[in-house]
Amino acid sequence: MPVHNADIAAIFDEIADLLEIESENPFRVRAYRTAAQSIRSLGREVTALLDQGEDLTRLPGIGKDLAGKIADIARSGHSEDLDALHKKTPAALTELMKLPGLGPKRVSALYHDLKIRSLDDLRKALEAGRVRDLSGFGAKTEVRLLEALRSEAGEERRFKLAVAAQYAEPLAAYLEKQKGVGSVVIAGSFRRRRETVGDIDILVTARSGREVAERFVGYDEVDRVVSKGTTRSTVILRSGLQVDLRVVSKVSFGAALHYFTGSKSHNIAVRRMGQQRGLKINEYGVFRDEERVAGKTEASVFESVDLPFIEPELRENRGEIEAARKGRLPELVELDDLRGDLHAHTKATDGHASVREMAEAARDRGLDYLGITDHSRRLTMAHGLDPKRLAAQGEEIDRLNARLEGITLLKGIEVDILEDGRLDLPDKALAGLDFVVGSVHSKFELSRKRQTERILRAMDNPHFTILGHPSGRLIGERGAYEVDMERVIQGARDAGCFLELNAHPERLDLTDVHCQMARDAGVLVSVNSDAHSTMDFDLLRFGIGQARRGWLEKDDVLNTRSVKALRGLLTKK
DNA sequence: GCCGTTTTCGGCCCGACTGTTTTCAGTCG
Repeated sequence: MPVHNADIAAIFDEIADLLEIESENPFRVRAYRTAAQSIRSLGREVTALLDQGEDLTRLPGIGKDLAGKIADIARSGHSEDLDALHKKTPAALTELMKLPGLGPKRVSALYHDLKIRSLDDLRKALEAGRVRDLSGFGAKTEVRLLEALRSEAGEERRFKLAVAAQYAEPLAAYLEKQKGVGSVVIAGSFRRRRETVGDIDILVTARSGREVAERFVGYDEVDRVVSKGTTRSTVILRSGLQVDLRVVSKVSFGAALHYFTGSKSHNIAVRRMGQQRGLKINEYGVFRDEERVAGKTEASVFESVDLPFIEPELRENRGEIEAARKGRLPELVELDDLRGDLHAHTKATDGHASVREMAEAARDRGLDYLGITDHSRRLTMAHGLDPKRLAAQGEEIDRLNARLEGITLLKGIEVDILEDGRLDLPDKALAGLDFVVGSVHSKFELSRKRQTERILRAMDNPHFTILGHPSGRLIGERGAYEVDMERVIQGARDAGCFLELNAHPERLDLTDVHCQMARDAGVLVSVNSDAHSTMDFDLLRFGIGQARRGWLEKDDVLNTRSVKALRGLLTKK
């Protein structure tokens, strides 16, 4: 059974939890967590690095000791250190740590004083009233824990970015209407455009923190107030989304925005740089002794540690600080750079609008061209196109191109990649098209080897141009199919193909890490809406967010090209 | 356990809020 990066990271995180419960050296605990994060965000499999004899200590946060442990886990699939910890400390205690209000100290007290070793033990002890008498616990904690157990709050719930936007953006607008409120910014992972967010951080500048907090907790979608203070407050909305409000003064705005945008590990790295320069960086500013030396703008915070401005999407401590120091930050692609969209459906299959309506909607959003890509015949559910209907659609596109102003329609198809790597339509039917998006819509469960070969074979078809939603995942619903993305990207380069970054909020596929890999390999990425209605072109902004997280510049994105340049690239194959 | 503009030992980010407390520990972000 192959060991993936996520498996190694999970083992390190569990070790960190257990060491923390046993009150081990907190810096040692941190080392495990840092290493876990480092491995998780790696673009390549650790096992592949090891096979090639790479030195793992070159990875950030991995020293000689952990490199050895990683090698052991990669070889055997398990960790002797973790096994040893389990002998002393039950594994289920890490579950307790996930409950709100329970950290390592309290879990340790529950275990050592009350012999609680599982969620079930905890429930029984709470109901028997034994927990409240423990030092550090009380009646309120007891109630809170019982509630958490009932609502299964132990499970982490994350919201897709587009869903979070639906709740957060109106709330921000509501806060802006308050008198005395200056800026309102949604910070946190939302601002970094992560594909899902755990909670929302709203940053506000205002004269009176008390008044803003009052208005905040009075918002009519608030279900529960978790905490309320003059600078910080937290509520849970009826949707279950947690929102944190932070109020700061104008002079602190930049420092606070930087701090509350995160990520946490990016912030720590920047603070350490401050420390090395004799500066203290917190959410109120940058200070030398008692004197404020920066913090009104984010740029001033970066400047204080001799860095240029780093875009929020890059702030994951995945090399952006190093790149900034060397003046090698990418100039990230922007929504306005997109000249066209190469994935859209119509009424002919499972879309909701005609070709003409889709064309006009794309034009109204400022696009110069739109590729029509309905499904192919295998998708009978979607009434997929056979060669005859595809040809008829081509004629319709020719007629519209002759009449429509300000937009060029391109003839395409989203053709199914069959189990053996053949395409769902004959070459003859594909030959008359401007481009071909090929996608996997079936047989997700193939082995990694067969799935990879299936896709590689499909890309070898002379008409194949873009690999649609390359990993096949649906965020929060269905994981990616097993596939060797490194080989797929190499294959795309060798075959002269492109990869799609599907902008649909449920897909956002390519992932950020894979975008970076494509960029490094010189494979262009097409940021496509996969629109099924005229409204769906709005989704492109989420695709661009993901592209920016993947370090993509304008030139790395296929559909920033003009129609003419695009045609040149499409026919090169 | 990692790391080096404080380089191979001695550091390791920083502050707010809550609850259980009489001055603070624990948790959280």
